[in-house]
Amino acid sequence: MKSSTARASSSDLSAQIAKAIRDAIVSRELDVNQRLPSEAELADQFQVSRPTVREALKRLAAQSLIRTQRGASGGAFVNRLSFEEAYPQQITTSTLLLSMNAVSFDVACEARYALERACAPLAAQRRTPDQLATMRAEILRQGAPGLSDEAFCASDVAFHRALVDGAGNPVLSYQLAGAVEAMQPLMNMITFTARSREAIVALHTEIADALEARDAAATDSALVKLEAYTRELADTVANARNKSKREQ
Amino acid sequence: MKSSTARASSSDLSAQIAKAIRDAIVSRELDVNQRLPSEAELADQFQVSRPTVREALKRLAAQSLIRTQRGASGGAFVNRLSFEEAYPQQITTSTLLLSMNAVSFDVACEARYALERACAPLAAQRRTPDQLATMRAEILRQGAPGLSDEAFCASDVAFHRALVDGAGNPVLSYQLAGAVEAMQPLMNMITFTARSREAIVALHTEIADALEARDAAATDSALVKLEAYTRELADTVANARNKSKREQ
DNA sequence: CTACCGTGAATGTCAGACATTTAATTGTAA
DNA sequence: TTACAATTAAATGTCTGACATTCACGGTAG
Repeated sequence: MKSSTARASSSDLSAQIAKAIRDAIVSRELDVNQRLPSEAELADQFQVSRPTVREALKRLAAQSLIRTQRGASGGAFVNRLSFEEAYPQQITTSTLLLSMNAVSFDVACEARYALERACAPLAAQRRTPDQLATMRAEILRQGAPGLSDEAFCASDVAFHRALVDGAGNPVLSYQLAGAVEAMQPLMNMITFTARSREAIVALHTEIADALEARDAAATDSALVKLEAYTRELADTVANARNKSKREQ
Repeated sequence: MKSSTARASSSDLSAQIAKAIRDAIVSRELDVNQRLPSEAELADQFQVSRPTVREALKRLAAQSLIRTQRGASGGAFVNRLSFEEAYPQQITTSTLLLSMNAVSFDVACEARYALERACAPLAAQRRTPDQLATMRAEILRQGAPGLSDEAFCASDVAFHRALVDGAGNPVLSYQLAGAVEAMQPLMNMITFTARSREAIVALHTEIADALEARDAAATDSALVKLEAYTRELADTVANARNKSKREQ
């Protein structure tokens, strides 16, 4: 963690300091749980004031790279980034990416189901009874009358996350969390009629059955059908919207 | 973007303020490119001092949710989060997750190839001549003598990213960037002999050929072989290490 | 009409101070 | 000697006020 030399570049000292420390963390110069120098010491080292150092530390804290403790023997510590911590960030980022970049429903849907199908064979091998139970419970909820569209979508997400978790690979679960959850706002634009809900529940049941039977091929084919049906539903909504637009 | 009411909870005002603004951005209360109130105004609204507001803003800037401009008519603006900006963050986070959580080579490898195989059928349909050319160029580089292991790995990553990009789905490219790039440090632990490089180049060629022929099945089977071979290599390394450990 | 120069508003930075939290130390009594 | 309570010190959290820097805007001179 060099310091005090070679500044220059453009302005924004706090960004430069954050980068220096971040590089030190990523390159393992600083180990997990190691304590950084105190804010005052860092200010000395980097030849800046404490507020500037603090801004840099907050940047790192926002990325969960460090955590801070107050009090004696407190300070900033290199954080062990856990999957649990990374999930919400991944989901927030993915959701914003989709909503801010005019990603079409089709593109997002394609990505999501391509990834889910990648999990299917592994899930067919490894799904636990717990995960199956979660899926069955969500299916049950989805069939309940009087469920709002939002609640239906939320249950849908929970179902699919159970499927992904069934692959028993935390790396996959992490990557997929973003793809699956980020779809929810897009799905919320669809109005689910009683008939379409029934069709989705049937396909979900097909998936759960296939996983219970450890049948990878059947799981895959059910996912393909579900993807086709989802896109069909979205198309219907889009067409209806275009039509009403033309009639204006 | 409510303020000044209902604080309490635990300490760390800057985190609370960051959360409030983040929520406003995520929920679309604040539009893209919309200007936030000035730091002084925010300090008034939230009843805190300007440094505290600044720390909150730096947190958001670290997540690329806002950008700031100096000078007259400057300020903090809601940022349009682009895929280009999100890539490096995703890669950094994924890399740290793998290196800090003792994710085994097998688990990471499984995830990576499962995801890549999800891209294969789409890439077989859509790969552009450009992407094919990139893959061929990287294959050529990988065959060059005197290439360091690191450079070989870097080229491997470039090859696989071209494959993923071939699917023509930015959402997939984004999600996979993390999985593919994060593997590089793990791959770097392997020493690639001339023979193993030859085998990998052959499989890469098989993949490129299959994509050129738009043959999804052949692409998939080549990827399966490549995964098997990669894991075999890693196993050899691991066994050699265990052996030398026992002999100590 | 154009080029130049204030002016003001905003962020970036600094210095110093005080508040709060918390572990470690010290002091005291059983 | 041990257990417990009070003190201390170090660190982060926060505030105030000031100054530096940047940059759009408008007015003025040529």
